[in-house]
Amino acid sequence: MKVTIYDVAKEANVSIATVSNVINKKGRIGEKTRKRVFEAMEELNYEPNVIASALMGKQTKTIGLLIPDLANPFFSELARSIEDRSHELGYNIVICSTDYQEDKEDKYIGLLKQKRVDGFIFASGFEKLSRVEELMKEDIPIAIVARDYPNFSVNAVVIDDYMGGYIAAEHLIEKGHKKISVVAVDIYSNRERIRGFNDALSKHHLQIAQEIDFIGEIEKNHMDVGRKVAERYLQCEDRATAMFACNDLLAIGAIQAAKQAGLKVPKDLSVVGFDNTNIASIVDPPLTTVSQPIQLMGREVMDLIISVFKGEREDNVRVTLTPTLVERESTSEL
Amino acid sequence: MKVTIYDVAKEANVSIATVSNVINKKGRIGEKTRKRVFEAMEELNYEPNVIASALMGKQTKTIGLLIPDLANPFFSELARSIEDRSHELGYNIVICSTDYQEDKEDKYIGLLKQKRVDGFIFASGFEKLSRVEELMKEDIPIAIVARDYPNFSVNAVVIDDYMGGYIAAEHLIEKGHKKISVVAVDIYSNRERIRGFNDALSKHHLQIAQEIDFIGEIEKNHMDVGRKVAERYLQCEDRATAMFACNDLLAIGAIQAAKQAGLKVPKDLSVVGFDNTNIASIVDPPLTTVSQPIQLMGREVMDLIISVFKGEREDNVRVTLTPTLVERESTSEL
DNA sequence: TTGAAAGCGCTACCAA
DNA sequence: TTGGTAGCGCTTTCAA
Repeated sequence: MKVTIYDVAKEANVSIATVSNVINKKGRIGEKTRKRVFEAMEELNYEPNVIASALMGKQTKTIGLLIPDLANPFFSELARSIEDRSHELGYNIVICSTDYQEDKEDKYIGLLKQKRVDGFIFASGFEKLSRVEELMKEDIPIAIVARDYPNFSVNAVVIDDYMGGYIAAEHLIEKGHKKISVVAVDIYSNRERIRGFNDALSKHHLQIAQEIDFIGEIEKNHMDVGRKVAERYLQCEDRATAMFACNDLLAIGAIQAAKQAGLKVPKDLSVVGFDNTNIASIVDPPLTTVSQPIQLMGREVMDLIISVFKGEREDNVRVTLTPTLVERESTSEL
Repeated sequence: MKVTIYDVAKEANVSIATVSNVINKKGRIGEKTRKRVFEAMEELNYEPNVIASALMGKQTKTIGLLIPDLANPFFSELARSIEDRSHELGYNIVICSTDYQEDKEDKYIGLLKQKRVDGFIFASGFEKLSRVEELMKEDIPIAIVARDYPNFSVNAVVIDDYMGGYIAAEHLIEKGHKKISVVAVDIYSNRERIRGFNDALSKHHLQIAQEIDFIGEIEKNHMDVGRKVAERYLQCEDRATAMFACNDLLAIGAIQAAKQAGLKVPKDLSVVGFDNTNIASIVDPPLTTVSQPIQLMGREVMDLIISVFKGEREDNVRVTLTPTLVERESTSEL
């Protein structure tokens, strides 16, 4: 049978209260008793039951992480960085992939609430924030990462999507491109990136070459989406000479479409991506892309939610990180 | 405050025992009382406290998943497939990346045991199985995936690594290659793959061209390892015309090294990878690789561990899946 | 068919 | 400095 605090108490000849106290370093305990208790714990190979203490209202030391898709490199890298930081701080994370589906979000939030996670980190791309508000009303700590809700007061670590789009456009404009299309999916961050992109274009009296082609269904596989959208663009006469893809996967799909159409990247078509995931550097040509500081984001968002637990932060804090352009070989002078 | 079973009981004018019974569909309950209880639950928005019932010895509906690195595409895809199946079955998984470090494994196993996970799935590449044996002795269900322990009785879903290596070799031999090197890291599965590879070579009176160059330190970034090892091979005079890399990341690193050395893949050097992760098809050239049925593996291992929970499987079961060669464009006739 | 009561392992409060 | 004890929210006999 599992060894409990009672067994330790008996072995050490003290009460369970004392054992509990030494474990939690509370109250003042005599040095010898403390030692005796530790010895007993060692002896019996005692492992505290987190479940029981959670029932007493203590933390479960577990955080729920909702992301769209764990198999997507951006999110798996982000999850990894969150995981690392959480372990450093003594927490575990349970990951749920929502595939951008609200019913899954609902289901997972419910499940995790039952399990009394200490808080939620959302990296999910859902549009509604009613669920978030609900959790906040219940005083469950939440933090959002890689996803902005403007005009809404939450703890969030975001990058400046608008600026990301803006610098992508500037890069392309500098290279002399005038006809540029955009490949995106219909989620908030992409819309912001496009807004920034557009503004940069306008500043130079340019505009997006072909109508933006949002894909209604946010299909699971962004690469396929990128390929399909790019194919359509490429068939137009007077086609664009450059494309801005709102994430790396989309960009890679676009490059594949270009290759298939017999075009050379970047000679015949420049492509800039977004995210700077690990795959950006392994594709051919290596992707010029707007970099999100994934490691930092993961770390920051964990630190943020922890500070909420500790009550160190009263108000809702928004940490905005800056994207940077990483120039590789998928873009060139016109 | 949180609404408890007591609140529901009061609202429905029954005892908590009755409420508990209707929740768990146990005992025989009158139709009207059952309805009354459900109404009360609805009314009060009751959510059962999993923590409390776990304390009574019931399942936590949570499974620990130990993998080497969540940011590695093979493992993130595997984790995703396990996650999907776990959610279908009403479980959550908590993921821990071990980086192949035993101290991390120890730490995470300890943490998860304290949290009373219902079982463990190991995809980790650790060499020692003392931890596994320990858990088995404590009657904690475990299952292993993508990692074989020969001569050891555990629940496991594996692919035939030996066979994978064998078919990789046969493919290269068919293409007329005679001088072939191997890029690997020093973990069990890689050794098995090499063993199969070697045997296939021997059958054709061939042998590995350059000495196998295990990297002592299993560095985090396999791509770098692949690049470094391949660089060394490529500098040798009378260099190999083909390489077998024991995973896709290694293969991609090798291809990068070849490109850097001014070699064309596959014209000057054929490379075959292992795993068939998503990135295999997006690199250039698309990778010829030995495919592991990742989706299936995830599903099978979940089903396996669940069947252990249910006591449906008494003995330790080993499910062996078959690798297949996916021919793309990184290999060609000599 | 229902309910009273005894825990599960732990923390927190108050007494000693 | 230590210990007794009342719960936390639930499940599970055993009686009623």
